Amino acid sequence: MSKREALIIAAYEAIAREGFEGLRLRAVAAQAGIDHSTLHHYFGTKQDLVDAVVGHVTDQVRTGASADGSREERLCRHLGMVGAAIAERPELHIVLRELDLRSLRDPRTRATVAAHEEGWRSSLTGFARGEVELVIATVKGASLHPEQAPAVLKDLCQLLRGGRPCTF
Amino acid sequence: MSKREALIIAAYEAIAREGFEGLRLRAVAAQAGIDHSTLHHYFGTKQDLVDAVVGHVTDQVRTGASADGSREERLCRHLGMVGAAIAERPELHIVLRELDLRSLRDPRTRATVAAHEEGWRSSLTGFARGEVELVIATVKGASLHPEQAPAVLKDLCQLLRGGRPCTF
DNA sequence: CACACTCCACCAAGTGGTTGGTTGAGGATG
DNA sequence: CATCCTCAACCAACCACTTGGTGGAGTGTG
Repeated sequence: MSKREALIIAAYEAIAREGFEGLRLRAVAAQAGIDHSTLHHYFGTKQDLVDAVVGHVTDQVRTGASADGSREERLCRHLGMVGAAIAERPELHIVLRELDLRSLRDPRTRATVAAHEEGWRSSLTGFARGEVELVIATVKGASLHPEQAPAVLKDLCQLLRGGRPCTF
Repeated sequence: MSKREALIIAAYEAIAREGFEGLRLRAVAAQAGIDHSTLHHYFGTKQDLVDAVVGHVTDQVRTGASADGSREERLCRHLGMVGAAIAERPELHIVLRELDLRSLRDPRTRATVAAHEEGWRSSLTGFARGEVELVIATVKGASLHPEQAPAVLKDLCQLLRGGRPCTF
């Protein structure tokens, strides 16, 4: 792993642990085993580093959504995967929630978050717009309680399938 | 409004505007029209001020939930009121989301958030635990898009009522 | 040599918090 | 009435420390 990657990972972990509130360049650099001034060799400003973290997160959440199956099958698959992802990698979804809030103030982050949501929408074609928004809202809220997320999303899936249990 | 209240309001608005990331005692004091050292006359530490803001928020979100009607009627009323609250006072729910994230690191905030959720649960008696968790998750997620929140919650309500439209 | 990389020392601008002191209202005391 | 005292409210100046960021000098490598 290059130093640059190490810095991004360190920043990512710091955000998950302390939030943007507690993101300190010196701490990130120390975590990566270098002096904080060396960090500036890789990232000119703090914002540059944050942007890189945003990119890193974007890479992580690329859903391997395929267009196969009926819309209900795709829904089951989608929610099943997202629920598992939240349970298995809660720190990723903490960072996503931090980014959601940050996107209210930072246009750059907002664009990334919007693109991320767009990805969800495109993997839920065939559903009514309202249903899609409901799914997005619930996924975001569910990531607050990682241990309950899979069950919550399963329940939502079942409701959207008119009562038939989610098959994923 | 006393200076003390003014400081709490100023801090609350600062958190809604800049997040905890951007909360600065000098800015809060200036907003309240006093010197930052005077702020310390009212709140010994930054954490004391934050605690006061948490209390203020708690007061704001007391739901006027009544136990009247069937569980479905209560659900409609509850989601209708929450949806309207999110749309009308988005800044309140931004602060709540900031607190949700902060509660991961601050036990005191965590206790408050937990109590808040408990209030929701008690106003949804009669529903299965999974359904209650689904409602909580969706409400939290929905507050990210205040303008869509009422519609999203209406959709959820309808699903939970087996397809019959929400009456609130 | 040129170049990427690294650290040390440093800086200006804050940060939360403290100190010492002023003001003015209110309550006793004479 | 005048005088003294108390106390909350308030501020200017200051403190120790941290912050993001810079400059320069040294290192190794192609």
